Amino acid sequence: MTPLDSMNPAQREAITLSPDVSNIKDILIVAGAGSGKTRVVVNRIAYLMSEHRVHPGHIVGLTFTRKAAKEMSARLTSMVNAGRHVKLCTFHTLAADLIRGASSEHIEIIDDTDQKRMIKNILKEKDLLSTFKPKDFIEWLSSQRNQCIDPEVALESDSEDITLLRDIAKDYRTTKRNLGRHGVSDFDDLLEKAYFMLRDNEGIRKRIQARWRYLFVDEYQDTNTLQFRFLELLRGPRTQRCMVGDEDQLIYAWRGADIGYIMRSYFASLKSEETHCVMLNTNYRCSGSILSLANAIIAENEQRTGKELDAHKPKGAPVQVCEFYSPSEEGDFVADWIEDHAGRNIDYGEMAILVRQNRLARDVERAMIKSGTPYVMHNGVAMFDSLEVKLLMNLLLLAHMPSESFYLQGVLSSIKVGVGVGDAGFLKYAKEKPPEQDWLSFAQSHKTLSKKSNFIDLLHFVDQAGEHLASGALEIAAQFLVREMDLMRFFKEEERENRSETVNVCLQVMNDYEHEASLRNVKPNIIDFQEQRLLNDALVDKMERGAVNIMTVHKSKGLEFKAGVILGMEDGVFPSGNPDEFFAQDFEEDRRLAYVAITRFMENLLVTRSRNRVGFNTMGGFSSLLDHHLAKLEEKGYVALE
DNA sequence: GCTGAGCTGATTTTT
DNA sequence: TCAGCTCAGC
Repeated sequence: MTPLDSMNPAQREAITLSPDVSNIKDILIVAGAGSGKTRVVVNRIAYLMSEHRVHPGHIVGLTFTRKAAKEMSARLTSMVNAGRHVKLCTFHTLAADLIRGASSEHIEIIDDTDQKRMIKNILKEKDLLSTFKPKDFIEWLSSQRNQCIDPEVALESDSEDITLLRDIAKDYRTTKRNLGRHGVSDFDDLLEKAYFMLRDNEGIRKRIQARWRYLFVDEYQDTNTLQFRFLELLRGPRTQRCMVGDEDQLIYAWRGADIGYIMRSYFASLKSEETHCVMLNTNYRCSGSILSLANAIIAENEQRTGKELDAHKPKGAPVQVCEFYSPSEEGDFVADWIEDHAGRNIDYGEMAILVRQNRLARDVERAMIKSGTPYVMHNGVAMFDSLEVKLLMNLLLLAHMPSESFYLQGVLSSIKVGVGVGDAGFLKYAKEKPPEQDWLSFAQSHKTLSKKSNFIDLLHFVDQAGEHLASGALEIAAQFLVREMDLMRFFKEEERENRSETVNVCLQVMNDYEHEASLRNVKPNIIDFQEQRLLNDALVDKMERGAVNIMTVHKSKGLEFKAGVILGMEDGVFPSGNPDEFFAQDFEEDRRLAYVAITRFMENLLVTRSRNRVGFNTMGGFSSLLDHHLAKLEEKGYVALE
């Protein structure tokens, strides 16, 4: 445990607050950027265990990302060995555990790609593809469900479009129920099902509530209605809840995060003794200049607690603000700036270039190549979303469920074996095939399909892979498909090397999984593997040492860098939207986003803007988020305009 | 069924 | 600017 006297008074208070729930029901830790939030949470958990003899099995900590859960767990375990037994996981993982605890069955989870494909099928079937894009429907549905609104219940105010969306939602639910061995769940289903289970089943609810005596919630400001209600049901009369968050760092309102929840807790703490609020106001990360800029911007927001962060570090170098005529000029300058700082003994890996949108990085990327500056783009597709791994997963899922058309469709959509995915081909056969019959025997006895030798071969390979799967040899089955089918031949020559590398990593992950499954006494199987990799297996993003990190502001949340650039600070880009309509726009979230971006940096920060940017309406000028602060900040030496 | 030319319409992303 | 899609032609 970190000694308490190395903490500031607020941190110490948060760590040592009374664990007696009759004293304090809720703890709200409002933790500003760089104020040592994780350190405080982890130390409080350790403190509860060591000073108050709280059993680790009575503590649960919920995060929004697998990475955060993993990090917290690692830090806790390095402090107290018994920390291993504290449950630190994502909302979704806990939800899945609760569901499994009640039914003991594997949960078949479909990922985003499969969800999108399923919805596309439904839209096509209903001839609505020209009316709604799959993405639009997915966003609508998810936002309804995250607000705990039943998407299928008609309202009087429904427009024609909404009525259609409700119909699609019904079909989607039916389709999920009919897929797989016992139906499949999407990510929202996990939370929703766990929530309904706790809400409607008093016995289960009481048991769960009695189990968790200390409930921690990380990034509380990101809570949506469904998560909020889920948290309410998780806590029993004897549970003390500790919520940690920062309203100024809420950047996911567009995804349903509701700032009202953290604000309500804050106001409750002003009125009642039951909720205790601790403010962590000292920023240990940023130079005084950097923090002054961040503070000036965020102070304009209405929806906040009104805290102001104090810089622990001295003023340091002023934030440089530069304007350019074109993105290519901007890119060149940024590359030079990075090289200049690399020359001042800052490692490339300790620097970052943050952008509002991925496509803004293009010109800077060109400039970096030109100057030979090493960089990593963090916009990449996660390994399990890559085409080659999706193909392999679909093949294995088909091998596991040989009669299932959905996964075969997934396979056919990425490789060509003489049967296309269109109405004239695959869809027609899928309708002819009896639902219970496996595809191999159906195709072999079908007069046209039986002549499509590539297709039949494919099904033979899948069939044989299925035998390996049945004996629990997941990696062998996958390896068999890769080698015997010569999977790589389906990809373009120039892509093969990369894709083959991804597949090898995937095989390694499967191998690790098999070991891990045997430790859990689970016979390795593809459904469980899918669950593990989607919910529990944090793929650590490769923060390469020795390369500048280029990423979006959203991706940068929670990270820190010694020096770097926020690029494209202009109206129409950051804040985004159409400058002509700014009069009606709410800038609170854009300010928070700027605040998050600026507070990532410790020592040196460059903010840039380009006048002409093709594809954007940049008529507005320099970002109105900071424009009017610049003169005053320059006067005080916090900012240097160049 | 597959391929390439031409059109369209654009944040941010985790589980 | 480009990815992702449609549609005509093989």
